This record gives sequence, C-alpha cells and structure tokens, in this order.
Amino acid sequence: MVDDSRPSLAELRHTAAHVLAYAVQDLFPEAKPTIGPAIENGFYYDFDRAEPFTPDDLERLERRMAEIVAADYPMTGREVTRDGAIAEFAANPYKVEMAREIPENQPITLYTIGEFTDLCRGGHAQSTGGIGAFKLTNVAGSYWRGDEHKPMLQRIYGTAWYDREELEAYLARLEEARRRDHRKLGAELDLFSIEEQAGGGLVFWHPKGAIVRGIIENFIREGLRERGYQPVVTPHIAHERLYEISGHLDNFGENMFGPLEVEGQRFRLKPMNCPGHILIYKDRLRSYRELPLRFSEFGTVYRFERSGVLHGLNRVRGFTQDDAHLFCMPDQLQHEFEQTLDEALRLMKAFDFVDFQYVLSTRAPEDRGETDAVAEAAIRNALERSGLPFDVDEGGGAFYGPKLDINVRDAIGRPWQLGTVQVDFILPARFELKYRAADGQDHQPVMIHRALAGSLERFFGILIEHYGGAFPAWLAPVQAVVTPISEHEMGYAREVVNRLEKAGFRAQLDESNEKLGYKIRHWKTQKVPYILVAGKREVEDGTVNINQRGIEEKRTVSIDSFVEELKTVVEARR
RNA sequence: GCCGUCGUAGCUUAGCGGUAAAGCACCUCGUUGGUAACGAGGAGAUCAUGGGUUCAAUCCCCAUCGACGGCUCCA
Repeated sequence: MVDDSRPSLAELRHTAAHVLAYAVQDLFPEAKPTIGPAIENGFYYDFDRAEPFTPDDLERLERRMAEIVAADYPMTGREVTRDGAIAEFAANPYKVEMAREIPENQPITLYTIGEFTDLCRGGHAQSTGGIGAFKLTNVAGSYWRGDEHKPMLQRIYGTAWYDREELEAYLARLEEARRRDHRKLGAELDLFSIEEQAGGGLVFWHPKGAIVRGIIENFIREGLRERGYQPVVTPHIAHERLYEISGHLDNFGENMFGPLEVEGQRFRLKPMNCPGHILIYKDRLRSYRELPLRFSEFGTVYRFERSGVLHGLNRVRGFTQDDAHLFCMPDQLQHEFEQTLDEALRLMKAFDFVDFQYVLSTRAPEDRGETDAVAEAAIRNALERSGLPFDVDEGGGAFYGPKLDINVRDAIGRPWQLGTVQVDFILPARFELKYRAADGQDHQPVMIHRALAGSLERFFGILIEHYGGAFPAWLAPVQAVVTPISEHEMGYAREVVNRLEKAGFRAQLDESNEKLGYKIRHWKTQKVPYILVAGKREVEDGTVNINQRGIEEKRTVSIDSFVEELKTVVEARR
C-alpha cells in the first residue's frame, strides 16, 4: 500500500530544514538563513549569526521545531519575479545573491510555512506534520558557498525520518559507528598511534598493527607477482626540478611539503610515486616488445594537509600506497584494465567487501581529447566485460585523464573510496617517454596509475571499522592465546604455544596470575579469535578446550587437530 | 588554515579561587581458581604549555600547542 501523499525522505528532510530555519527565525531573529538542503540521513541549514549556537540553543530549537511540526503548517509555494524575490529578502544578502543568480529560464519560487517564507526551488512534504521524527545533532562552522574567502557561517545539522523507530535505528547506527571508530579501537587493541611529539597525520604502526599491514602487503604482492608486475623502490626525496617537469609543483604544489635546502639545491618530499617510476622507465630505450611494463611499489608519500582536516588513519600527511604504474600502448589499455579489475575484485573478496561499485569519471567535455576517448572506451569495455556494477561521473575525471574509482560499503553500510585507476597521457608527454615500435619509429606510451587498496593507512582504518576490530584469523595480530586454568598447567600451555608458533601461527601464552574468567574476558575484549584453555583434563588428554570468538559452544580437540583446523582457516583466508 | 567544543594519572572520568579524587590498567603479596572482572596493598598528576588577574589559579582572562565536530580537498 503506497500512500501518495507521503513525501520522499529527501522531501521530508528538506522540509525539516525549513522548519529549523523557522525556529531559528523565531528564537534568533538576528540570524540570517542562507542555504539548507537535505543530505544523506538528514539535513542542515547554514546561518549567518555573530554568536555561536550552543547545545542549549539546539534544545530550544528542537522544542520550537516540535511545535511547528505539531501545528502541521501547510507548505505553500508561489512564483515571484526576480525583483519581487530580491525585495522580499532585502535584509538578507545571501538570499539576494541567490535570487540574482537563478538562471533566466528558471522560475523563482518562495515557499511558506506559517510565518516563515524561504527562497527555495521546492521539493517538500505537503505540510510540516509530514516530518515524522527528527533530531538536531551538531553545530559546525562552514563557509558561504564552501569558499574559505567568504564569510564563515554556522551550520546546524539534523537528522529526520518517517517515524521514531527509524530515528532510533539511525541513532543506534551512529552509536555502532562510534564503537567501531578505528581511532578508539586502534588504541584499545594497540594497533597504531599518532604521536603529538612527532606531529599530526603521521602514523606509528605498533607491532600488532604492523603484523596486519605485513599480511595485507603480502596479499597484494602475491597478486602483483602473478600479474607480471615488477617491484621497484624509489627515494622519498628528490630534486625539486623533478616535480617541475612532472607538473606536480604547479598542479599539486599546495599539497606538497616545502623544499629542503642542501648545498643550495632544493629537494622535495615525494607527494606521488609516478615521477620516480617514470625515471626508471626512461633510464634506457624501451622496446614495444617490453610493453606493458608494470612497476609496483609500496610507495610512501608525503602530502601537506591542513591541520584541521587530519583524521585518524583516514586523512594523514604521510602514507603508503599500493602503487603501480603501467606503461603500455593504447591498444593494450583495455586488457590492463581488465586485469586490474580482476585484481580489485580479488582484493575486495579477500577482505569481505561484498558491496562495491566502480565509478568511471570522464574528463570534462571542454578538455576531452581524442586520446581520452580511446581511454574511456577501453575502461568502459573492460567494465562491461567484467559484468561488475559501475556508475559514470561525467566530467569528474582527473586533470590528466579519465579515471576509475573503487568504492565499497563496509559491514555497517558506510561508503568508502579505496583505490583508483587513472589513465594518463600528460606525464608521458611531459617526460617525453618513448618506445621503439615495430616500425622502427619512436612512439609515446600511455600510462596507467593504479592503487587498489589506495593508502595502506586508510585501508587499515577501514578494515578496523569494517571488522569492528575483530580481524578474521588470517589477519588477526594474535590468532590464538593459550591460557592455563591454574599455574599447574603453565608448562603444558607453553608447550602448546610452541607447537603453534612452530606451525607458523601467531600464538601467545597467558601467564597472568588471574582467574580463568578474568583471562577469558581480557582476551575477548582484545578480540582474539581463538582462546585455548588448558586445565587438568586437557593436560591429561593432550587437548585444548577452544573458546572461539563468535561461537558460544566450547570444543575440546587434540592439539594436532587444532593446528590442522587453523591451517585450513588461514589458507582459506577466513 | 577557518568556525565551534574540549585538554585533570597509561585509559575513562569527578572536582573546583585555598596547590587534587575514583574506576580500569600497572607493580607487589596472598590465592591455584573450568570459560566475560578473586582479595589486599603499592606506585602513578609540575591539572597541555606560556603569560596575565589575585593574598592565593587546575579553576578566571589572553596566547600557543594538541584532540574532536564541520568547512575545502582527496588516497
């Protein structure tokens, strides 16, 4: 049964934004409303007001909004002339600016609820009563039109749903996201830290995090080797002229760390690995017989990010990409893309990303050249042949060519961008790359930049949240903990640990002087997949009692069969 | 960088114009316990840093640094 009068969620949220602005108009008449759209999960509204909104203000606004919703004011629209709109909002320069900028051929409309009228394109619930359940969530600064040279506004965020149940479910999801926050789990599980004394955005991988990283790297390396990539290693700093030639200084300069002066020469920390790989390509004459040439590197790059944008492992100043650059002939592009898509799929499967999507971003029509058309066709064909889901973002490509992004949703449905695959005709031209073709002439190769996991730091952060810190056994920093029930079984427990370590597993002995319940709790909170308990009975039988993460029933098995079981699990990457 | 909020022991937090308190974690001792917290004791804090106001500042004011929520950008 579909109720036609029921607004879409976006309409409902957009209406909630109006209601918020109405409440602000009532309680804070000096605040000038600017823009207030619906967004994923809710809405926001930006106001120009000298005083900040406090949490207390939000509560008052919520109460006033509830009254407006309860009053069930109808949403009425009317069309006005441009001058009419400008006159209506004479006291609000933002609305005037918007009214001025509405294209000639578009109608200018005003929408009213109760005593509040807003300049608005439309798309609302029929009345304010259509908002089922809402909550104001936070206040934040924002710039008018997102431009830091324009006035700073205050943004109030809210969320809105059809009913209270949905709202509660959403708030529970937020809570779940907080529980999984990689910054919190990173500290609790001793995986990594960011040290104040070293500076923001620089990641210290602790032993447990580094183990996981090593496993991820090995997994990626294996795939690269099978697909004919050759590992290379390039320096972290290079003479500034390298980045002048590559164009990074011009195009990416504001994200680069400043120069290091040595003996009058200026060096730069590398922001990307491509120039280095290009130098290796260029070091000698290349034959078409060598192509495609595939150089891979876990390349650590440094990028200047403004302090305010740093965020855990997601946004850092130094990170390592699972980077590679392919040098090929244009007619090899499609094949390389197909291979890359296969590899991306292998990666996502291994790390349990079942919901993913590719986004093909084409170059803006005005700078799209003949070569871009070739590249786009290659990517499109590869995508179509793979049968994998993809979207197209027209004009969203990099400045040097079309690109393909790999987007995944994690275990609780949040979207993340992993790697990206980009076709580049510009760098080969800038560096005058060549290969000797069958016709004896020199031709220019095409480059593909590709990183699948993207940044290992960010990928790790995503994995921590995806798994909620409970890494599957093949990834877990500690795969099994052996705990004796009392001191009497300590020797036996130590033996079991040795057996496991000899078999190549990451095992640990619990030597603490605590009761079993305490130890179980401790290792559960550490999210260890297998806790092996050894008491008198187990010592006598040469067994261990398995308390397995996520499984209520306990099992007693021989040490040999546990080793076999774990071997199977790890080999299957479970 | 900008706007806002916040910095008290390793962590989570209490307190407040008269120089600090708890739980967890840690250490020691007792205990040898069968599947998510055994008991007792101990150690641990120039209350982020630097200035200012005051007889007196962890508390009030200013600045700096850092964290968090956003704005912008992207891996």
